Amino acid sequence: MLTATQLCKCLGDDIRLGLICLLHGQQEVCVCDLVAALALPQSTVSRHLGQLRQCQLVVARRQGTWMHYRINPALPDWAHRTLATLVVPARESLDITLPNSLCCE
Amino acid sequence: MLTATQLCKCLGDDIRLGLICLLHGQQEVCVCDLVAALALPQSTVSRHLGQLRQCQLVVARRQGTWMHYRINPALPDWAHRTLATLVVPARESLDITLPNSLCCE
DNA sequence: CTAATATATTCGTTATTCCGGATATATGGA
DNA sequence: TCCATATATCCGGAATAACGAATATATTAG
Repeated sequence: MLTATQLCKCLGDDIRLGLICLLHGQQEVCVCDLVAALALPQSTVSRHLGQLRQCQLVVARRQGTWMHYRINPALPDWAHRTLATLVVPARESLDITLPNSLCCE
Repeated sequence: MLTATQLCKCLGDDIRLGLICLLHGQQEVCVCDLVAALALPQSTVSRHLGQLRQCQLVVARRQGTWMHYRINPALPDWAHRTLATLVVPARESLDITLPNSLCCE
């Protein structure tokens, strides 16, 4: 079960928090769009997505060769509230926004 | 200025999150009570308090030889909300409560 | 089966964080 | 001034985390 410390540790990294910002408010985003939005090596993004998955912050759905990620809707309420609160200042300091055109829609 | 990543990094540690739990809802707590409550070496507690201070999550007031710590009341609103949200599950998983009798009152 | 594409994992290296005994500093009292 | 107490800082070693090129896996198309 997710603890508060685990949640914070997982969010205490610019890349992972950036990924959460990109996913929050969207239904689903595929990895290639996340890689493009962050302009980081694919292995780096995938590794961080793996950590977010391990903490259960996100869930993945495969569609063909693509993986679609979204915030885990089954998170406890306190975790949802924490994400919603943090995403606002995080978007600002990390300057993160998803491009309008996503590759897999 | 405090960023969301910094806040999370600072809270992503059992000892620091435990300290926040001990301080939250109290006006002030002195270091000796924090050391006693966590049953950890004084240097360890002091080091973590230093990090919380550096992030501006807490402020200290000296009274004689004692230092009294409290949550920084001047934190941005999103940070206050984050703390208030996290303290509830954190108290449970860390099993943290302040003893009724504090040394410096 | 082969090739191409999307994503995940491995692994050696580097960077960061944590620990706590020892020590330094600050304050108040005798 | 000297001692005792409370707290902070130092520092070397241990543990953890992050990086990203290379490689592995999975899926689809031909």
